Amino acid sequence: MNRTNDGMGGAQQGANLLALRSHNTALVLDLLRTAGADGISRLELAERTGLTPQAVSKITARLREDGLAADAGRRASTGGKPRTVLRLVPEAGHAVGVHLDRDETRAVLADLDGTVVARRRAPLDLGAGAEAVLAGVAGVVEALRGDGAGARTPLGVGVALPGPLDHRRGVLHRVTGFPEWDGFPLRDALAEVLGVPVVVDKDTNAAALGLAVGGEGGSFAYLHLGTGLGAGLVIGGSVHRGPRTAAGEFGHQVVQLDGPPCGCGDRGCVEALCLGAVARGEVGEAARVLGAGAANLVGLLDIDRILLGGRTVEADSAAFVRGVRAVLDARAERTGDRAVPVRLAPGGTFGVAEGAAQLVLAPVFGRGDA
Amino acid sequence: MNRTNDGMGGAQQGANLLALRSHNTALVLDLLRTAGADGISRLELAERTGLTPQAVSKITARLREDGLAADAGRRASTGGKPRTVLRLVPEAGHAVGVHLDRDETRAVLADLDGTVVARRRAPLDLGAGAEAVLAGVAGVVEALRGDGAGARTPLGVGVALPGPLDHRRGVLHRVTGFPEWDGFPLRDALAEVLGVPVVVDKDTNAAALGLAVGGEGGSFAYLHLGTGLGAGLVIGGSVHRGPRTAAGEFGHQVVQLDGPPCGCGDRGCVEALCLGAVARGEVGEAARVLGAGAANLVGLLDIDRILLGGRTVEADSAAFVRGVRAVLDARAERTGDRAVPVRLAPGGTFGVAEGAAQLVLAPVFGRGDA
DNA sequence: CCACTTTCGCAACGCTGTTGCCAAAGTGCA
DNA sequence: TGCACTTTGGCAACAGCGTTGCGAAAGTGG
Repeated sequence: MNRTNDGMGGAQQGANLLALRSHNTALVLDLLRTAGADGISRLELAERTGLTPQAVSKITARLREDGLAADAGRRASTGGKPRTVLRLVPEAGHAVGVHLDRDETRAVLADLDGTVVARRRAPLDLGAGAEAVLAGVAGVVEALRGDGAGARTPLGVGVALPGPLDHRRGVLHRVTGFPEWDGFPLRDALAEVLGVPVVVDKDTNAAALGLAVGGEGGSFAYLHLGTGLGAGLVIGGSVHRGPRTAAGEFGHQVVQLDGPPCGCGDRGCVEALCLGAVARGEVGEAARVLGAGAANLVGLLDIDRILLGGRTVEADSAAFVRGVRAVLDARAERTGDRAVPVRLAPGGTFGVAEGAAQLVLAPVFGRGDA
Repeated sequence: MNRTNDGMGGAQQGANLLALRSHNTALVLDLLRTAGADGISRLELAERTGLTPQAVSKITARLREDGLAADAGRRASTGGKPRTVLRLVPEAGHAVGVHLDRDETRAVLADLDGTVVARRRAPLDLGAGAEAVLAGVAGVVEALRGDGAGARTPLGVGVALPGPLDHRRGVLHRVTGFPEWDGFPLRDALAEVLGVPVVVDKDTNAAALGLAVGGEGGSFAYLHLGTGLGAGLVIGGSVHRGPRTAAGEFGHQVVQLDGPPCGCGDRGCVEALCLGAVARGEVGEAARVLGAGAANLVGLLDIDRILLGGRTVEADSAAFVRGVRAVLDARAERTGDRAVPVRLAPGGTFGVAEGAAQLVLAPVFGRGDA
């Protein structure tokens, strides 16, 4: 059962039978999604969830009635009746993911299992005022709904954008260079225009969620090095946002006391050191600094994996992966533990937009705190 | 409902009616515990949990039958029948908390609401071999059982000790200076000797759990500066241990790239810098370094509070609190957010032992992952 | 062809929280 | 003092959850 572990200091919620059903249904749906086109049998679902086979049968019967699950052939017999394999019906629901980047809007229409059905991109000018931006986003969303084979209304729209914001209330806090957006209730304003539920989150969190749902299990940190440096933290399968959606401020971790000044006003931040090294052409040094920050993170949170992404990393990904890995390997040698793996995060241009779609889809599968 | 958020990469667990009942019962017990001697009414319990009043009535009726809850008078009427106030019966259960420190064993017997009923201390020599140490601990536990008014068997024994270990399996990994303890299955060995369940954890985690249960809500970090530097992280009310119980390695966060060497083999660790400054008599500088580490932590995890403890801090607590607070205040001024409060953690000599007792008690109230 | 294994749905069941109702226990006004 | 009203909280009936017992379905293997 689920306790929102994302910083709420408030009272824990009691659970009734409806909550019980939702929980178990979401669990089964998540396993169906993970199994993909191969499908999964009822008995396997029972084993994985700890529920009795009969309970699984009832839950899957409901899912089949609702059109969310369907038969997908049968396995080879092991001496008795062969298991019937079930699979998720991806077309049963769609979500739109929107990535508001500095100067461009990128958006995808994804089906239930996260497969991208359609993409759109459009120029973005945050200085044009709220109305124009909202209209632009609405236009892209409408266009995607037209692209989608099924003309059904999407379950919702997820919006990812840089900068601090309030995930819970859906309110922006500060958008660099555009103070007029401070305190703008993006979620509610957009929901009004679009007529469907809207979820907003930081771009790094959306990216991390996309990775988590896309198969990265356990706990990991997604370090994004582009024009800035940020992180999305996934702990035990859920994105850790903190009560103010302020977690993941990785770029301004100080790793060099009294070091060179950073744009944030502090000195010796990872971001300043890292980007400074890149500017000087010292990618190895940049990777070493990034690795030091990553090692701090690993020591503090005991996470399983480090994933690197962002345009600056992708420009010389081998060097970055190698450099960060070297620091973590050295750390592992000192502590005697197994080294924490470092990998390049899959993603591409629409990675954040896909993650944004998961802001809507993930709750269906019992992930996230919506 | 509760998802173990503590790093398990494995499958989420399905929930049945028994789990539902346990969850809601634990929720109610936790509210009763928090209310203390003042008690809390059924309707208030219903509001706080989101359960219907009737459900709360059924749950509390069971608790009263089991002797865990009892009437505690009634509130003033607001124009109708006055609310009956319920309270936890602390004597309904006890737990032993044991703190294995470098050279001393400190142990407490605590009742259900965490009140210490009896204390014991005994010399400890980890070099004397497993059998002698186990016998020593068993002796202390037996003595405490004698001290307790009720001669009933305690619910369990919580053991806190420094150094890396496996909380889930209860196996020690490395005990500094005593390699013979590597891989020792302390939990099972002690459980066999004592005949009651045993839980083991790092000392910093036990301390943090004690604080969390003792009323520190939300998310916070407990920074312990003694002969070393470690941290206990509480996120959303639960201790974050990580899948390998390796989280909270705060002392070896690097805040000074290529800085002075640390005993761990790395350079520029908070611990080395901090303790070095203390050794030079520069408490202000030590606090500044500690504050930098704390600020990193706040930025990364978006926690609500920093609590300081440990012998070195207590030796000049005002200076440490002031120094750390200054760094965090400066950070808040830069980001424009509210400053993260810094306080001295309550605790004292038996603080960790009390937290260790909570390793056993907390699961009763739906906290922790046992 | 038949015994055996394995899957999986139907039906009855126990237990959960929920709803409808009413007794209990106060306040406050006439 | 009495009566109307408010509020609490238990009893009983209920809907819905996962569980259990059992049997039909659908294979394998001799």
